This record gives sequence, C-alpha cells and structure tokens, in this order.
Amino acid sequence: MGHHCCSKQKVKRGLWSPEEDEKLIRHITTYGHGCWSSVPKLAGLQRCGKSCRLRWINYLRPDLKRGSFTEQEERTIIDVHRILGNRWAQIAKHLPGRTDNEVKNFWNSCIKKKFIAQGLDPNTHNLLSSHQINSNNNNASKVCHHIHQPTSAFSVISQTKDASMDMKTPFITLPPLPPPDTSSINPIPTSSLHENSTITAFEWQNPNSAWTDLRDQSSHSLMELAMGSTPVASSALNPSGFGILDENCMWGTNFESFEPTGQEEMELQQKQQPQQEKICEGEVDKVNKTSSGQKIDNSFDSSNFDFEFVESALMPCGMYCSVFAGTLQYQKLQMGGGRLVYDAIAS
DNA sequence: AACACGCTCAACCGCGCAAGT
DNA sequence: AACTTGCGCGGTTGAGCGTGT
Repeated sequence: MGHHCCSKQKVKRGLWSPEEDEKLIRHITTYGHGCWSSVPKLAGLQRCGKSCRLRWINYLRPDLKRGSFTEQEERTIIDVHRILGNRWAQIAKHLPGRTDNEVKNFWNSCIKKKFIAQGLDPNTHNLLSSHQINSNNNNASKVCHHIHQPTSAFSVISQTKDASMDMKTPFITLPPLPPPDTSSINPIPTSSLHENSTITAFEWQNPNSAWTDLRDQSSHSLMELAMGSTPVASSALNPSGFGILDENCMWGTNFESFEPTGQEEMELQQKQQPQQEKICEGEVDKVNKTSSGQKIDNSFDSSNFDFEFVESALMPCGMYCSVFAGTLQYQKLQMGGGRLVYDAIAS
C-alpha cells in the first residue's frame, strides 16, 4: 500500500535542524500531536507526518532516557528478546525511557556481537553450530566451543580482544546439552577448577526436538515455560528458567518481573484456561479491570505481553525444555587472556 | 597527517493492520 | 465489499565520528 503522505508534497528529509526540533516541540507541547499527518502543516514544518512522529518518539519526547544502556537494561533486553524475538517495541516497553529504535540499535551493534562472540545464535539464543560459527566469525573475536561426547561436558570459550566486546558480564544462557544420559556423563577433572556452582535441575534445549511433544503433555506448558510458573522448567538457582549466568555463574535476578506474584499467578491460571490461550490484549485489560477490583502489579504488564506471540515466537526457535533429572555443576574456568570457560558436568 | 576501516545511531523505507468512507 | 488513510513496527541505510595503521 505504501504511504501517500510523503510522496504527495515536497518534504525535507535527512537530519533535523534545531529550528525544526523547536517547532515540533513547541507544537506538540502546546497542542499535542493529534493526527500526525496534520502536524507538519500546523507546526510549519516541511516534513511528512511520519517523520515528525519518528522524531518526536525517538528523540524529542521529554521522558526519554539518554545515555548508554546499563548492565541491568542489557540483561532485560536479552531476557525479553529470548521470549519475544525481534519485537523491539514490546521489548522497549520493559525499558522505561528507551525507544524501540534505541533497543534495536543497541542489539544490532552490541549484544548481537556478544552473542556471536560467545558462540550463541542471537536469534535463538542457542549455541551456534560449528558451521554457523565459522560463517559468523570472520574476524573479530575467536570463539571456540566444544561439545564433548559422550561426556556431555562442554565448554564455551570466548576470547575477547575487541574493547567493545565487554566480557566482564558474560550472559551465557543455559547451553544445550545432548540428551540427558547421566550414566555416560563423566565429570571433567577438577584439578583445574577455580569455582563451581550447582544447578539441581537443568534446562535442555534441543533445536531438533519437537515442540509438540512438550505441548501434548500440557496444553499450557508454553505459558508456564515463558512465565516460569512451573517447576518443570525451573531450577533452584533459576526458577524462571530464563535467567542468565553472571560472572559467578549465578542466575541473574533482573528478570524478577517475570516471576509471577500471587495475584499474577491467579491471573495466569485464568489465562491458562484452554479457551483463553489466545487471549488478546484487550481481553487482558478487561481481566485486569474486573478481577476483584484489585490493582494489579504491573511490573510485568500483561497487557504489554503478547501471550499468543510467545507460542509463535518460541516454536520456530526450536526451544525445548525438559528436566535433566540429575545434578549438574557449572564450572567457570578462568583462563588467561580473558578467556572464560564454562563447563557443565553431572555429579 | 592522511587514509582506511569499523561502529553508532538517527532517519528512512516498506509492510501490515485497523479504522473510516 | 472495496478502497483510502493513518499509525506503528521491523529492517535497512548512510552520515558522522572514533580509532588504528
């Protein structure tokens, strides 16, 4: 269909001048934007409405937070992206003062490279295949990952030379393992270990596994998986199943907003009714407004969370979650030259 | 000092959707 | 029902800047 507003009249393009900014700010703060297509005319700008809207939303809005992203924000982006994929607008809703454009740029310029540097597919958050690694690592940082078999111990070795690739806070998510077979898992020698932590249940992601197996077991397992409301996909250290490993191999807690409160848990149960699986935002709003008249903790704003999309977004990723009925130990080996090695072994 | 290269980020483009006619 | 209009979103581009050689 395209846009007609931009092609109809002569409009200026490119960077905005301070004068244009001032005109737009003055107009919107006085009258509000109303219909964007009429803003340029009313504000005396030679721009199309779309350009005005973009300029206001991404740059001039008074509630924008400027400056670089914090570590906390970065982790939030990664966690939400893992669930929603490239839904930048949705992700930005979890970051007050940030725009979708900002989040998108940050992802593409920074986080994406960190993923690749650690041998992870930025799209699926799973480990890249060796083929993908070869094609993704033309230069920059050298990534070497080993999937030992049949010991099931693995390592992700990241070597960082690029100053922009700050590896102080590795965000390696739970790495995929071969199908659990505790009988064949041998611990790696511990003589070289500096520290370790224990995960009592393990999340196993197998890109080749069929989602339907899991879904058949429980019609709402996906919801539970996404919201961390089930013990099935959780661990003692990572109840949500969507945490991240910090430098001490502890699960990041920044995603507590995805931990349902008692009230949210009730709502989740309501939403898990079969006929409500495909609940739309408006319906969620209705639920919010009518449920006992109580004000809902919107730290995780369900109206912003597209439950339907969770299913559609996760399935193509081939994410699969199951319990590894054994005890796995994460061991971080601090290597020289900034290399970090993460190993998971069964005990 | 000059050039090449890489990175960041503001802005643009095209598409899909919804509401209005 | 078909078309138009407007908005919002995700992908892409390119100017400007910093850094390395």
